[in-house]
Amino acid sequence: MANHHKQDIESTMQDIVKAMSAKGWRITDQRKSLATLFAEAEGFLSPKDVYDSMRQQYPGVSFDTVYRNLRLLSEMGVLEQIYLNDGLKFRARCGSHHHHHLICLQCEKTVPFEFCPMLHMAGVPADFQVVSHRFEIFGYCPSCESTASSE
Amino acid sequence: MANHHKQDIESTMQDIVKAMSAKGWRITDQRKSLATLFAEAEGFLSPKDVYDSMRQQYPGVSFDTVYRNLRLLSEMGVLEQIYLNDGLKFRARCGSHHHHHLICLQCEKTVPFEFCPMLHMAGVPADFQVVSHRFEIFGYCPSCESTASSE
DNA sequence: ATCCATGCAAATAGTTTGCAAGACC
DNA sequence: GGTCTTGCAAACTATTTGCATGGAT
Repeated sequence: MANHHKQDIESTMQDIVKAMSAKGWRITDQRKSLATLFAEAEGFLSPKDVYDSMRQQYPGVSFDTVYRNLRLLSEMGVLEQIYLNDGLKFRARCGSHHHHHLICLQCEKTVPFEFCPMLHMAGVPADFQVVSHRFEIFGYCPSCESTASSE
Repeated sequence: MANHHKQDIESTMQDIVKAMSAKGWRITDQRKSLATLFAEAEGFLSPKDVYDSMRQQYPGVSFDTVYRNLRLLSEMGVLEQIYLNDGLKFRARCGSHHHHHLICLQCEKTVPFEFCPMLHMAGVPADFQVVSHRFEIFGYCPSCESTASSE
């Protein structure tokens, strides 16, 4: 869920920190910085994006620390991973209710929507045991449409 | 589309070979072998799967040849790529009509179905320019269900 | 003070590229 | 025979691991 308001960002950031703390992890400056980064992000971030952002505040940060924390946060369920066409990306998991996303091919920002195909489906073989599903719509968001048409 | 019958496999294999030939590519033994492999496959194959299969017939085959041909076939549209949880996979593109797939989490075989959520959707913001979509259902196929329940 | 997290370096996995020798048309 | 494809080696990218030091509780 996109958080455009300061208090939402702050509370998402706190949620992530709390989740880490509850698991017994130590709250280091880098981890606080990671939490803020994902709370503020409107789209997906690659490991390199995360590394570059963190380096602005912590010039000495190393790539392996970034990877370690991304993996830990993913395993905890705080972040979700997805492979977009240009590689592995992460974003803060939407905590609220089940929904899907529009994903902008240009800026990779996401827009949630409520329609879930599983509620309207017909034709799934009865003997297939469904575990999960994935539904995403790709295209261009209003801000990127003009740029996209000139390609 | 799954090809379980010998004549389907043969014709899919011929289609792939024809597509390569039409593009002016030379039909080498390795490429014929690749075509057969994907025509026979019921699920997704990783580059390593492909390499291992090809090595049985062509012990000297190299990894880079596998990658080169997988990339060329993907760019041609003969194969489609997908990132499953355990990495990059390939399969022969279903040539017929638009549909989606059930994907078995155990054996990665796929089952097509006709329902497309885009035909039933409501709630997409009008200012989002839709380009493509992705809808997959994950679970266990009949043959894998028993194994899965014991995990 | 204890133990976890970090940074560094090196290792590993996955994928791509340059080039000479061989295969296809 | 000319050119495309292959295999080998090496380069490159992305990611992971071992270990000593520094930091959080």
